[in-house]
Amino acid sequence: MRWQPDAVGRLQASALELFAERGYDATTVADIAGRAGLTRRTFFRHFTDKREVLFVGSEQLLQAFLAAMEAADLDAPPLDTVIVGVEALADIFGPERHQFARTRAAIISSCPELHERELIKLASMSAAAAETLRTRRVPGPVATLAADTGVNVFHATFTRWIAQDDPAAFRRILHEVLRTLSSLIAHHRSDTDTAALT
Amino acid sequence: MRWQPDAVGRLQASALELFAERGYDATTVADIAGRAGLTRRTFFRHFTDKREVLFVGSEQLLQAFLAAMEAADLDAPPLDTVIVGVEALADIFGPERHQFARTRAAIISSCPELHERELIKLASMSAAAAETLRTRRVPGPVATLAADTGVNVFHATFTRWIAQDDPAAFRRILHEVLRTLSSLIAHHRSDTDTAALT
DNA sequence: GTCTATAGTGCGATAGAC
DNA sequence: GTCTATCGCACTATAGAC
Repeated sequence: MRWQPDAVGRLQASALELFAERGYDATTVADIAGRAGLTRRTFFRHFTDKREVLFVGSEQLLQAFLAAMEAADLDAPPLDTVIVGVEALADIFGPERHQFARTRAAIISSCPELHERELIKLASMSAAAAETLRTRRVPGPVATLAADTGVNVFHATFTRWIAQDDPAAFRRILHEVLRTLSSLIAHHRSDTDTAALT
Repeated sequence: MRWQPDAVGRLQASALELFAERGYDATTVADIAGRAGLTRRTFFRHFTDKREVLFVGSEQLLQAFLAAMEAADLDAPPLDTVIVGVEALADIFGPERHQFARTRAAIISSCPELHERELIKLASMSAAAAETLRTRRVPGPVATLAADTGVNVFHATFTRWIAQDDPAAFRRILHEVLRTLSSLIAHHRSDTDTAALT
């Protein structure tokens, strides 16, 4: 019974099932470990806390995102560099992940504690992207704004992706979001600004 | 000794001083209450927890933001409506608030616990803005994107405002940020998109 | 593991404003 | 007297020191 492979994966799967069945709060770490054929102690050897079992994937996500940004054309405008990173995530959020992502999102939105953790992950994604841009000699404030904008685009894309039914639509939705953003800015009349400047 | 006016204000001032002097973790609620001439118990009558003493202002901020959005031209494009809300915050972040905002920001960035709380406040600001836009018949996904973008602009503006030395520069910086954002989007070449579409 | 310090809560008592 | 902000005490929970 011991030393079955992929303890982390089994714990994640068990946690997702139990959270979906009974809710996050009503599930104990012992329940999760039990279903995975492991002990409470082993759970905490792999995850720092109960929440973290839902967020391990975001580490590899961040790596893929940053790697793609690093590989982007050095002459690319800042926002393009970030979007190249988001594009790379389309490979991670493929059709096979759609159902998983939906279930996970439903759990997260049901619990403020988890929602907070997600905000933190998005913020660190943005901070890392800004840092990468700064390495490319993009001025700090511009880097921050471009990074935040890119992460917004990612978040909007992800949200729409799980809200609709085509599991393969991530990349298409990403471009829809980019078009929406462009038109939002394009329709923004700067006479709102100039009026306020006088 | 009892019944001195403005208990909340005194508690906020004491907290800010002590956090700046000794750090957030090294300050106990009893210390704060003591300096304000009150007791620990009274502190918790006014604030749900220790962090909240640094965030009460954000409630009135949210109200001013939403009120300005409500008052905006009904025909205005979505992003303009949100920016009208941000413009209104220039009145709150006037010169007299500059030093306070700087001190507060330094404290918040020194403690992850506080940083989280700030992320949550920004997220609820975005959610409220999106809700207001939806009331104006802006489609949900567009509303979310416009709201997030506006809150980003606010955050970038605020960050630059406290990083520089002119206490009256909030509105000017806001327009700088808007120009930066426009140019970021303008320089974004959509052949990145079309290439990925093929 | 124990021990300590602190966050945070419930409830009843008290001091002052009216 | 009423009303309410403040207070005092006893409690639980938890994080860290040892």
